[in-house]
Parts: sequence; C-alpha cells; structure tokens
Amino acid sequence: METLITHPWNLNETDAIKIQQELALKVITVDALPQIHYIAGVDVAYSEQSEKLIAAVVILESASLKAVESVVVEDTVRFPYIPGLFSFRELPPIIKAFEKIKTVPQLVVCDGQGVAHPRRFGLASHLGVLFDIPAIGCGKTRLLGDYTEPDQKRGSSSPLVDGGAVIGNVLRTQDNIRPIYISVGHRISLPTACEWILKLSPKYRLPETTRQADQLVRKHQKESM
DNA sequence: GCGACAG
DNA sequence: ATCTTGTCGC
Repeated sequence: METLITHPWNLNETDAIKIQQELALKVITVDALPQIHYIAGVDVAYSEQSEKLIAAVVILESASLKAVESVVVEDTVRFPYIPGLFSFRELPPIIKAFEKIKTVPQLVVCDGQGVAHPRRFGLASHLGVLFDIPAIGCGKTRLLGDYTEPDQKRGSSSPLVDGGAVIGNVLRTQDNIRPIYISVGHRISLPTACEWILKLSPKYRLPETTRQADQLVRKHQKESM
C-alpha cells in the first residue's frame, strides 16, 4: 500500500485542524469498493506510562475471518491525546505497520470514528484518504452526536445525528449487549459499513478485525516486559 | 462560564 | 488508553 504523503506529523493543534478541514473534502461517503477478499483490522496500545505506542495490523480473509497475515510495530508518542485530533497521535505507528504488510486489503476497519467527528474527519477517514482505501469507523464509545437507544436485538440500529445530519449508526452487534458506533470512513456507504461490521461480529460485541488486532498488541505488550 | 470529550 | 480485585454468570 502506497501512502499519499500530504503533511508532517509534528505539528500544532491549529495546523492539525486546518489539515483535517482540507482533507475532509476528499472523503467519499458512497460505495466505491471492489470485491472484498481481505479486510484489515487496526489497533493501538500504550505502555511505559503512555510514552510508547504499539500498533498492530491484522489481515483477515473475508469469508473465513481467519488471519492470513499480521504485523506489530512500536513507536513513540509525537502528539498528545486531544479529542478530535486522535488520528495525529495514532496514525504514525499505524502507517508504519501497514508499510510492512504484504497482503493488500480491500477494506480497513478502524478502532475509532470516521465522519462521526466535529469536522467529519476522524481516524478512519484520515487513514482511508491517505491510502485511498475503503474504511469503516468502529468506536466503542461516542465522540459526538445524539441518538436513541436501539432495539435490544442483534442487527438493530439507530441513527447518530449531529447538526441535523446523520453522521453514523449506533449498532447492536449482539442481543442485549452495549451497541457500538459505526460511521463511514472512506469509499463506503453507512448501510454497507454496518453490513460488514455485522458480518465481522458473529460472536462478540466487537468485530473480529479489532478483536484480533487487540489481542496482538496486548501479547506484544506482555512479551516486552 | 460549564459540561462533553474516539483511544 | 492505562491504573486495578474480586466477583457474578454462561
């Protein structure tokens, strides 16, 4: 995967916001995806008092949901955690990990929001635009937006609304289990994004992509102690 | 000014 | 995200 080099990672808050507003114009919110054979899952963990970042990318075969390749890398913190500027903190190690992956995925599922963001440019959109690849934002909690509790049945969902626009979907992936927050990252529609997340979550609350990526970073975390 | 706030 | 024990339940 080739990265579209557009900006440095060591910048200030003001410049980061300008970059988001500029790149947000490139986000595509309709289905523009090929046949999906491989799906990438991404996750980042922190260690050493949050001084070190550990990122993992796992590639799953879409039909079996089995991992065919995975990579784990370490990096140092270059940007503080600021709600709304999350990608400037976690994207550097994630890109570093993708550079080592040989199997090219046709879809990426991120641990965080896509357009369900103040400037409609969360981590999933940022990653999607930089690699020009279909991406889905899948958060465990909400960043912003209003919604009503979706039905308790798996597959139920209710719109996540902000500024009069639907920016995502609150989706229940398992009966009677807390829902997750799905939003368009890039090159995919919200309905299609939810279909994929349900397909990726046959047994647990979170999709296999993030679950497996999460297991990888934790494993690496323990081994480095 | 006050409260909210992805990981 | 991470700091942290036991505990209720399938």
